[in-house]
Amino acid sequence: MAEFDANNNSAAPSPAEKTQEKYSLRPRATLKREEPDDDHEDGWRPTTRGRSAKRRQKPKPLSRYRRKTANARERSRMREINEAFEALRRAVPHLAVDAHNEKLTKITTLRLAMKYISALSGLLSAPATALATPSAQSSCPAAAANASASAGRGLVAGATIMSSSSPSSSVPVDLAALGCLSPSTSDDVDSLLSEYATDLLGGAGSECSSAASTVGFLADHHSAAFLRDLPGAAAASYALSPSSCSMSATDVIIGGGGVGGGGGGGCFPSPLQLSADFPVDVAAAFLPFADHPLPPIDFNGDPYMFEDNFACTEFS
DNA sequence: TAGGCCATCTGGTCCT
DNA sequence: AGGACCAGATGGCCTA
Repeated sequence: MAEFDANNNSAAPSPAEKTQEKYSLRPRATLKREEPDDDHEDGWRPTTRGRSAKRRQKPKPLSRYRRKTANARERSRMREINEAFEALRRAVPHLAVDAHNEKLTKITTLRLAMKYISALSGLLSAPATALATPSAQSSCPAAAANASASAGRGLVAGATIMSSSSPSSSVPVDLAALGCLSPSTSDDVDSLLSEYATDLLGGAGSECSSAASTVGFLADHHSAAFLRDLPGAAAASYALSPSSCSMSATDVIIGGGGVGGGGGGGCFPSPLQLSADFPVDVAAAFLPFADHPLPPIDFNGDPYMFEDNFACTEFS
């Protein structure tokens, strides 16, 4: 099925066009100012767009009043854009890193949003209960692995990354589900987490490096064991939301700081490149996957994306 | 100190 | 004519 391309984004531009349109999101008929005009040594040249090629006069600079009002409008416009970015930051699931007053950059936010939309699209294209069925689990090694691990221990095996800094506005993203439904399906929890870390954090920017290294380390080394061995009580005390942070990443990783009785204590070696106070509070990060199939998602007029056992996030 | 990110100013272009 | 949008330039702030 041919997809509607309102912005003509799919047309392959020539290399020259690529250069010219590097920062342009819409076709502009006037992106042909590559060479300064001899008549205008300051680089300005009149456009030839229109019915005649008659050259226009170089526009006079705005009056001081109009320049000021234009600047004010521009500031207002940029403020709106930034507010939209802020809303997007809250909506996109990520390992919050603002314990150091860090926040996702704009480009990171956009990249995460793209990934998130892609993941949600995958979820929408799959039956809501598919992952809970034995057949689905057999076709989804990660889900099956999680389910079996949970069944055997009554533990949590599905990792959930929360969005936003507020637990009440979290959007859980079941990593196992994403792994099963994304194009790059993983075969086990380790690779699943690794993929997530790479896709959502690792490639997103240095500001996420702490979070990425956390998840990446878990993925690269002991995450599966960690997930399987994590006592339910301890799991419940973890959250990926810093606002309810109760311990540092180091505490989580090495099992210190009174992690619900020290579940998984000493599981991980210390060569983590983590600051001692990096908050990795993982409450609800590990939910009983097998017992909680993905909640149905209905975007038709429903501002709430997830319900049931999960907190809701309203997208305004 | 270099590089990344950002806000702001500014001028050009497009649209109403 | 004036507002919206865009992109280049610039300087400040922060971090590695």
